[in-house]
Amino acid sequence: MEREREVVIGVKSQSTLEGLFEKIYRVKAIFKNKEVLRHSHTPANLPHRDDQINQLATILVSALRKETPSNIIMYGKTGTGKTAVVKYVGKELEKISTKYDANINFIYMNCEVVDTQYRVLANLCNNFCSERVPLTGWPTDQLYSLFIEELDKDTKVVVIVLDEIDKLVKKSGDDVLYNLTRINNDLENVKVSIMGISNDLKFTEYLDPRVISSLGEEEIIFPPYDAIQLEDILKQRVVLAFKEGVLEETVVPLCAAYAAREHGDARRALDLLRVSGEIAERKGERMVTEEYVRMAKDKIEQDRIIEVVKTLPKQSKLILYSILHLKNEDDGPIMTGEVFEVYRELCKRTSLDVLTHRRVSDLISELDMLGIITAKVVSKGRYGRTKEIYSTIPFYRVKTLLKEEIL
DNA sequence: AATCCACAGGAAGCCCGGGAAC
DNA sequence: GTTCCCGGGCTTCCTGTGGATT
Repeated sequence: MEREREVVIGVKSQSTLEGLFEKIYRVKAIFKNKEVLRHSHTPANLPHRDDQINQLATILVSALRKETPSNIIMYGKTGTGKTAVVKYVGKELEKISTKYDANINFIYMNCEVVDTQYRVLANLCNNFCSERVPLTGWPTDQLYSLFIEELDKDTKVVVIVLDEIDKLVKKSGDDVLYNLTRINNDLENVKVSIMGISNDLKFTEYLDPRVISSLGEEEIIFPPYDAIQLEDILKQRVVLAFKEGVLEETVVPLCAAYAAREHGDARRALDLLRVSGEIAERKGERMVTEEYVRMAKDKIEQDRIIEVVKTLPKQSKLILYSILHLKNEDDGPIMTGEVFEVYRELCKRTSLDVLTHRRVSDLISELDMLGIITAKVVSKGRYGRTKEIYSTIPFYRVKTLLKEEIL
């Protein structure tokens, strides 16, 4: 953001007003089509995922024969192509279903948003029912009956995809899945198959054995991409995204290498590439060099943190500020008790309600999960057990941001 | 070996706002 | 309006614990 403004002002001061856009326009000699580097873009083919696509297709083909496909769980870390594969196969399946005169519905849901039993059902209802179901308010079993009733009206096969299913289970338990996997018992005309996508390889530990056995009829694993595979993915997009010859030779391998180090995340690799290009573009350069990739890496990380911090609830901001305040005072690890003391003082000064120790402890854990601090539980023997808190975030930027917002 | 610190973190339940139905 | 539901933030009460100290 800031950098953008600088460039614009810089150009303006050097040129007449007529030349303004012309000059900026001329500088944009790097991208051909930036959209293909975004996450929302589903490419026409998915390199190094043939096995998974075939497995999935083999399982889902029974839908064309109007049989119930097995339930599936798919495992793999972020950016390993799970969602892309599912969407791709789903699209193909729906496309071909008309040819075989099969009525197939493919429903995709992201459980990061749809994260309770109620919301899952409401979402499903809104897919099939004519009447709108409110986001909250109804008894859950009423929703379930409505869903069954509406769903069963005509003959079809329904594939329900629950993306980030581990989030759903961690938050609301496995009741939803238990009910969904047994839904076929309540249906006469419709065959339902559940497809779960999980980022967490061990998420079945949270499940009832009965749910595991019915949900995990088939399993598909998405291993992380290695650097070479990432390079292939990037190369495929580079052709579409960038103008010819604007990338230094080492740029793509470097992006791939950075992303491979972070558990082979293709999304991260694409981000790196896009942001490097953007930085070069803003600087008015004609070439994207290694240097810009490094800058992009820092920028992505910093922007992420700033964005997270900005959207934090007020109490969490106060706690984070307390942590940064303590970090300023001495370099050693910070403990929960100290944070609580500083936090209480700050509350008094800003006339905010003081939360309990218990709650503050939870909020600290939340900050840890968001990745803006690191909190490790350690035992100090006679002197108790506590969390040792470290922060690795850009100190001054965040602290001034918080200071503005709190005080 | 027993003690004991300074918390962690689970369980239950309260309160509130949003929303629907009556 | 009242009366249900749901979900989220929060409190209260509680049990658990690793290892320095006694």
